[in-house]
Amino acid sequence: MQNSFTEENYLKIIHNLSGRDDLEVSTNALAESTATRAASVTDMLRKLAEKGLIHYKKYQGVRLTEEGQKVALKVIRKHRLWEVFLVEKLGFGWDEVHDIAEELEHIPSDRLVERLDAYLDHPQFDPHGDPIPDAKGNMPAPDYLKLSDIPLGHRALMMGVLEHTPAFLQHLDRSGLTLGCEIEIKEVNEFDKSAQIQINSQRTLFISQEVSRNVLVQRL
Amino acid sequence: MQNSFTEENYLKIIHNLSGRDDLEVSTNALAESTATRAASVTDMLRKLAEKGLIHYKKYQGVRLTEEGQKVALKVIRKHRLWEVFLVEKLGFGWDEVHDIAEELEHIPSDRLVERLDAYLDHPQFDPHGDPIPDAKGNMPAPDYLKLSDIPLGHRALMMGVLEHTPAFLQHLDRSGLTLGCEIEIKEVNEFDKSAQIQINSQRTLFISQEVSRNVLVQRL
DNA sequence: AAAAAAATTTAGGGCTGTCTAAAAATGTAT
DNA sequence: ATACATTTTTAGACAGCCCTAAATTTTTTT
Ligand SMILES: [Mn+2]
Ligand SMILES: [Mn+2]
Ligand SMILES: [Mn+2]
Ligand SMILES: [Mn+2]
Repeated sequence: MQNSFTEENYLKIIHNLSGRDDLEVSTNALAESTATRAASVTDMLRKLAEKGLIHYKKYQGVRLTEEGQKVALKVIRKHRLWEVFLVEKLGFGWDEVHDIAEELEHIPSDRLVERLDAYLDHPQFDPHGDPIPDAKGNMPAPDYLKLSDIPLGHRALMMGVLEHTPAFLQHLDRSGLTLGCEIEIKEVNEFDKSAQIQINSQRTLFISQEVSRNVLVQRL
Repeated sequence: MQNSFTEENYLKIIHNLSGRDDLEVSTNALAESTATRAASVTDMLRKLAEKGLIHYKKYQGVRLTEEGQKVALKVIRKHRLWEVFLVEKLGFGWDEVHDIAEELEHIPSDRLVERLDAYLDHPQFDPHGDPIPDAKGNMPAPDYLKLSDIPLGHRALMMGVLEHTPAFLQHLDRSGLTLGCEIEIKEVNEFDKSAQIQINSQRTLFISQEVSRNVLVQRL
C-alpha cells in the first residue's frame, strides 16, 4: 500500500498551501497548483481520504491528517536534500534545481535519504533558504520578514526567497543578491515602493517592490 | 513524446536479453524479465513498434531499432552511474544499490547525467564491473571469461559478476572475493567442478561451480 | 504430414489518473 | 428571501499498463 508519485505530489502541495496555520485548502487551489481540473482533484481527494491521509468533507476543503503530514514532510525533506546535493556537489545553480528535485523527491528508499543527509553534513536549509525537516518530520519555522518590511536605514541579512521561479532567481543573481548577504535600506520611493539598497556595505542597487516583497530577511 | 518509465524498462531489458550479437528476444523471455504476462508484453511491443523503437513482426520476436538502442543505452548509462555514486559517495555496498538505481535511472535530465558523470570522474565501470556507456552511447564490450573456464594452476583477475542478486554478492563478500582480486586455481574436483582457489597469493578458499560460473575474470 | 505441444496474439476487462459537461451545493447581492 | 454567481461534485469517457481466458500461429514429435 505505497503512495504513488501523484499522491505524494498532492500531499506536498496541500501542505504548502495550508501554510503554518494549517488552513483548509480548496479544490480550486489544488487544481491550480497541480495543473489539473477541479473534477480530477475531487477524485484524488476521495482516494486520499479513503487512505486516511487527509480530512475531507464534501464542499468543505481539505487538511492533512497526522499521517498525511508525515508523508508530506518526508517528500519535502527529500526534495530539499536533493536540491542541496545538486547545488553543493554537482555545481548546479539555485535556479536550475527545482524541476530535477521534483523528480528525485519520489525515490523511495529511506536508507538513501539518510545516507544522503549524512553525506551533505545534515544541512538545515536548502539552496533557497527553506528549512529541511529532520528524519522524524520536525521542521523549524523560521520567522523571516520580507525585505519590503524593513524600515529605511535599517540593515538585514538575506535568508531566503518567496518566489522560486528560475527567472526571479536569475534576476537576483544578476543583482548580486545571494543568501547571507547584508542589505541596508538606503532610500525608498513612496509612489512605487522601489528602493535603493546597499549590499555588504559595498555596491548600491535599485530594486522594485516586486523584488523586495519576495526576498526574505532577518533584521540585524 | 517522452518515453515512460515502463517503456524505458522494456527497452533496457530487450537490450540486455539480446546480448552482444543482437539476437531476437522472445515475448516469453520479456514476460519473465518484466514480471508480467505474455499478453501484456504483446501490448507493449505493439506500442514500442509504433514509436519506432523496436523491430517487431508478429510471432517473430523483437530487436531494438537504432533509436531504441540509443534510448536503452542512455538508461543503462544512468543506472550504472547512479550505482557508482551510491557506492563511492554514499557508502552503500554493491549488494544494496541495484534496486535504488532501478528508480534513479529514469530521472530524465541530460544535464544531471553529465554533471554526475563528471563528479564521479567519468568512471568506466560500475560497482559490478559492468561497462558504462559514454554520453554518445558507446559502450566497450570487454571479453571476460568465467572463472570456471580458467584452467588448473593458472591465475586471473576478478573483473565482474554475471549474477547480480544481493544473496550472491553478499556470498562473495563473505568469501573475500572482490573486484580486482587475483585468483589462482589450486585444485578442481572433477565430480562437481567445485574448486580450491587462492586469493591475492594469500588465503585459500573452496568455491562451488555455481560461484565460479558467475564470476568474470581476465587471464593473467 | 499429421498431431501434439509450446509460444504468441487477440478478446474482453480492471485500475489509475486524467478530461469535459452537467448537476448540485454554497456564497453573494439585491 | 430570492436570484445570480461561484465553487465543487457527479456522470461518463479515455489513455496507459496490466490481467485471464480463448484463439491462433509456430515448433516439435511421432
Ligand atoms: Mn524546489
Ligand atoms: Mn528549494
Ligand atoms: Mn544494477
Ligand atoms: Mn550494476
